[in-house]
Amino acid sequence: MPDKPTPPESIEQLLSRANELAGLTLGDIAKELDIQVPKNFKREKGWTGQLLELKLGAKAGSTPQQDFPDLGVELKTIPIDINGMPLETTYVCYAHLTDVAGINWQDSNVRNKLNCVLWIPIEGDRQIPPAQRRIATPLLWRPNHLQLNALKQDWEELMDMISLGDVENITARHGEVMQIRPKAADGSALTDAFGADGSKIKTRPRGFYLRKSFTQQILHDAFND
DNA sequence: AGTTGATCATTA
DNA sequence: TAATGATCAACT
Repeated sequence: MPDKPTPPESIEQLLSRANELAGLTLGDIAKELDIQVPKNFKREKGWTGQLLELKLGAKAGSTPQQDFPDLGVELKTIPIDINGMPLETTYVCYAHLTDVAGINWQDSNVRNKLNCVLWIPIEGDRQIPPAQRRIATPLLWRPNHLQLNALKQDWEELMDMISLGDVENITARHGEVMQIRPKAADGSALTDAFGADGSKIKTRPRGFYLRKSFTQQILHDAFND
């Protein structure tokens, strides 16, 4: 039987475990845990993240909390190309569209999630079968003041639009480093939001995503200082 | 229905 | 070809 990973007791232990994964393939990890690797991610899009959560001992399940609440650390896998550039934007959290009055940046889900992130870059070119994709060197990141300010600005702009009833006018083009995009099982999912005249309307659920240029900067800073 | 894990695939 | 908008699965 495969090992049953326990939650890491410290950030050092978490980092140590993560660093041991560098160079391994997703197939290696899956084999250890006795898990089947999908041939592609057309269906199991979150498979990689869940595999690493299990391997590193993150709390299972999907709650709005950090992956390692005791350590205050969030785990994120990020697909990169051969040059180490992000291939996809990074989902941060769900965007609440009602009851937004009184929420400030410091107490926001975005600020909480991004306070401390363990990034695990993984080869993500679609031509590489999932089982053969290699894990690169993980990095622990805390946003610096510039990054924090950029995130805060975008968050405030987008939250303003939501509170002013402009949800329907938000597109992925808004936001310098962070955008809002649909986040649902399909187009039929609807949730409450405020309309332009202050009335309640139904709209597609949305989520916050980090732009590739932003995550690219994070990876670059970590390995080129 | 909401929120997590994300990547897919059509469009511009 | 890159980015936006859409979608898939598991779990609460």
